[in-house]
Amino acid sequence: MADGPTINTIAARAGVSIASVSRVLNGLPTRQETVRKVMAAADELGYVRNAVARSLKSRRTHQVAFAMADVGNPAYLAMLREIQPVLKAAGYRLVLHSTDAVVADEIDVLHSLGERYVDGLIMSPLRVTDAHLEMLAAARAPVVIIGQVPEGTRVDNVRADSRTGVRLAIGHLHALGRRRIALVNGPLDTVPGAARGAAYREALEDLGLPYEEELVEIGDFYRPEGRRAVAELLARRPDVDALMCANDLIALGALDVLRGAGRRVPEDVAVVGMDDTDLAAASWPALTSVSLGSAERGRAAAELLLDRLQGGEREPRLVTVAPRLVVRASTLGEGHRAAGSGDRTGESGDRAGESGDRAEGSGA
Amino acid sequence: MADGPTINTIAARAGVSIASVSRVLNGLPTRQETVRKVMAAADELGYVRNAVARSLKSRRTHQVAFAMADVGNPAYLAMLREIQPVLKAAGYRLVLHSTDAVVADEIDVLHSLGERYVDGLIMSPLRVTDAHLEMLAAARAPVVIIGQVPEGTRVDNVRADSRTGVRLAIGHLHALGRRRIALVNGPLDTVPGAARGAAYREALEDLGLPYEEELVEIGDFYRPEGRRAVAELLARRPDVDALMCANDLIALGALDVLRGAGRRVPEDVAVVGMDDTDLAAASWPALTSVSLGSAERGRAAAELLLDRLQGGEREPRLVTVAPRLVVRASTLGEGHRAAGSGDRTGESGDRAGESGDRAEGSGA
DNA sequence: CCCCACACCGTAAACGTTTACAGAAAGAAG
DNA sequence: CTTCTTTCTGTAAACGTTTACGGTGTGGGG
Repeated sequence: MADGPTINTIAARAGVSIASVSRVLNGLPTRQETVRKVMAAADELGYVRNAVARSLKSRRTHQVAFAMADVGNPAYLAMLREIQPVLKAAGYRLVLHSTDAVVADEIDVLHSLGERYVDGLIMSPLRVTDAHLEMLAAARAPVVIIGQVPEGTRVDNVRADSRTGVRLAIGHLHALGRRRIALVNGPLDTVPGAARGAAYREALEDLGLPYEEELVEIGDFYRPEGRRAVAELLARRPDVDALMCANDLIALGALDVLRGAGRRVPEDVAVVGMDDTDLAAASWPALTSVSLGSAERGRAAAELLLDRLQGGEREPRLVTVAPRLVVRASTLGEGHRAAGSGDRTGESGDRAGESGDRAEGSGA
Repeated sequence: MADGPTINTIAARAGVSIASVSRVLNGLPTRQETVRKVMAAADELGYVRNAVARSLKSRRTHQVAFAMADVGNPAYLAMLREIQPVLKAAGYRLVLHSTDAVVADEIDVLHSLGERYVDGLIMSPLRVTDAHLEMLAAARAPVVIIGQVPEGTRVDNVRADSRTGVRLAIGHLHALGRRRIALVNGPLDTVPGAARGAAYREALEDLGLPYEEELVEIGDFYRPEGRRAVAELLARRPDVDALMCANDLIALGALDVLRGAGRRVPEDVAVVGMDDTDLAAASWPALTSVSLGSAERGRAAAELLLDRLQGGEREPRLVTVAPRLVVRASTLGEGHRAAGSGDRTGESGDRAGESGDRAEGSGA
């Protein structure tokens, strides 16, 4: 791993100046003979441009950062899957940050923008504090935020609409004749938890159904808590006929418990998840789930950022991605569907295929 | 986004030289008074070190690249989940490359090491060509390969052992009394496909079972093909009592078809998947799956690379990760397990929890 | 034969750091 | 008061590029 050749090495060997070498390598007009000599020297030496030096001079790194709360979270991964190819196609590298949902870490990432090791940042913060807003205002590179941001924040922004999403789901359940629709939610002090709680209430109201405290259970966003929450719900209100779960993992927990209690899904109880992760298509019965468009949000964010990088001093833009209800067996039931086609309806079925395991374990 | 302050700006304001500024910022011994002045100036100006310039001088970027075939692939994601925190803890940033399983792209990544935008690389190639080996030998930065590599290749290497993995699974099925064990494999010209096919044959032999062509079906590594393959198998050999699937997605396809055909799992047919992805714990019945230790391989690779970066000119090392059979309902059946505990046995159950969706859809 | 235009090329500065080296200041020892 | 040490600081070079600017050589027109 000896020191590689530089532009100087080439210049010496080709008998020209470093300026000429640079010009040839960048395709600027040069005499044929010089081009030939430089190219030959570069080839022989196995020269590769030093990206760091180049960035220092050009003030461009061709790197973009994506800061997510948790690398393991399927919703963020869906974004990542879309962001990556968009950036790659535009010639940018992707630097990944996992903030572990720690606010200080997110602030850190924003701060580190000043180090100029990236040209821009896509960030999906857990919640937006004043510190976030301060840093955003002072940010030394373009930032795109995925998620809700206070009105008037001057930043490119991509949003989901979980309010409408919950409405879609509740409307679907109502249309199926369900009337005792419970909500299994995550913590109310998280942005999604709060939004979904409120949306549930509104949706019931719109449909003329009463809001009953007893039909709401709060846990966290993971499967074991989902089991606990649903178990308590069932004990308290054995008459529920539908469960609106605040995400897919909770919904999987719900399926576990219902199965154990001998309730048929969806005949006795219909179940709806949220986020439409790969897990929804994998479960049995396959989960009806509200897609909040993680993939679309990721793509939109990447495109906004690229626009900003390439060009304009335009006004900050807001993109809102519409939710979509992906209906599967956990609400519609088997009677309506051919067996073995558990994931044919929703788009996520296809995605599960695309994202599949070609070559996994390739190191075996 | 005006030009930020540099070390020069600070020097001017504090009335000292840039050398002093640099010393203060790096904690080198300096007079108290000077430290105070520099710090004050830096604070007032909101100075942040330029990482690019620093890298140019120090020849260290504190970045490491991870090249995977496909960002969407759960097995690679499991690696990523482990690699990320290890690198972060050591102060490295992670640059992600998705090669889309294209050999040329992988070569490209190796080539780009010469650009020196990263200090090292972890790569999990689909298959290893001569071009790979050439580039590896000439690589201008430390590389760790996850996956099989020809004997004698001088590179740090982390491997799974899918051969033993298949053996474990077949042994398990045999112990349960299954005697007509089919293999649903992926393409034989992939490394994992070939390895698993051979291992299947050997395992049968060891157990004194005959190898029957009819019991082997080849498709790809995705769910729809899994369905097709299993359907043909069942038509050809209605008497199979166990399916060894080359990965979890194929196994999910198998579950679809068996369910449609009215075969009970595991009473009539036991099913085993491979890779132990999150999907295995999510499905119903939960999938018994052979873990090839994606997570462990990721962690090991990160640690090997860090070792290499920090220190030594030691010999290349080889780490082999042992496979592990994670038994769930698809082979052991419900009688043996409390309902609703579909993922309690295997470790991946816990993982599914940890990796769950806190804050997903946080942008709602 | 002289001059000019033009194409090409080399010199040097710049990007923002780190650091070797030597100089300045200040105190201790004689 | 000189000299030697010690401690601190400033100057300048270096990392590997890109690029403004001016210089050289060629050919054509007068």
